[in-house]
Amino acid sequence: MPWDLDNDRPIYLQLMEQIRLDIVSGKYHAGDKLPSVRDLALEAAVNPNTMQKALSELERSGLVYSQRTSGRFITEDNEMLQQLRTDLADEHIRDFLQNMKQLGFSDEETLSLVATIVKGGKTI
Amino acid sequence: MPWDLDNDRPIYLQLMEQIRLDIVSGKYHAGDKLPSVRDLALEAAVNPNTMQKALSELERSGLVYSQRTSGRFITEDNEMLQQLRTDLADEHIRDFLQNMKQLGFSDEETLSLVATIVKGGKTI
DNA sequence: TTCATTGTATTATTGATATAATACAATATT
DNA sequence: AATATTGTATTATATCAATAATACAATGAA
Repeated sequence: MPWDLDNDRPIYLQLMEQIRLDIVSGKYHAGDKLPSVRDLALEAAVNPNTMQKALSELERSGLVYSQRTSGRFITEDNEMLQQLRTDLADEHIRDFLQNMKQLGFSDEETLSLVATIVKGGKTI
Repeated sequence: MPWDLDNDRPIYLQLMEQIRLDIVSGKYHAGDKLPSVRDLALEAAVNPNTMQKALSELERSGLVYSQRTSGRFITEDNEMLQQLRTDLADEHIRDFLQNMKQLGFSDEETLSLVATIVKGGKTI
């Protein structure tokens, strides 16, 4: 299935995020070989050049590495993967709290709202 | 001061969000006159055309309206403003929960993490 | 009445993104 | 040995976003 992309941000950035998510959430494991650029591009329904850009950008963080002709691989540094997952979670939480604060909700109010939704699922 | 804009998304979208936030968070009130397109553009350090686009897009939601030569005004529908604030908060919460879920955190785990951070402020 | 301010419209130019179509060298695969 | 697959590079094209520089008509202010 084509990936879930929108038009509001550069596609290559969204591809980076999606792949990063697939890695830290366990779809791929440390040391795994990624599908080829062409296959990933087919799967995401984007141009191979765009996928290539996303992947080469991901290498700058050390999350993946490429071997010229055998393919591209996930880092074998398991601790790095765990750390990244934690960092992303932390970032989400802080961004969320800040967004709510901008709407005029204190951290305590926000916490209370989240509890309500988690326990009830209803709209606030 | 120039507004806080990044390069990852169209500026006019970020302007829309910022203005909408200024409205629902109480910087502007129902019926208030907005600064002129040119003044807002100066303040945000963007081109007047870009600000004009952001504002005209905002009109489609009914949040603001323009009077050809006297200026642009916030809606007088206070209930609409309150509803928007609530809707935005609800959206933030659900997006947040989904983001965390994609990282492998259940709603209950997420709630617990938020509680920890709100009460302690430390990194998880 | 005159002039400044308002939203709005127009034209042109620049830069980034995405796509398309190839091409190449190095390595696996057969 | 021959072929396919790999990441990577190049050139061209189209589109959108953003800026720049004006212009206009309607209204408010002086």
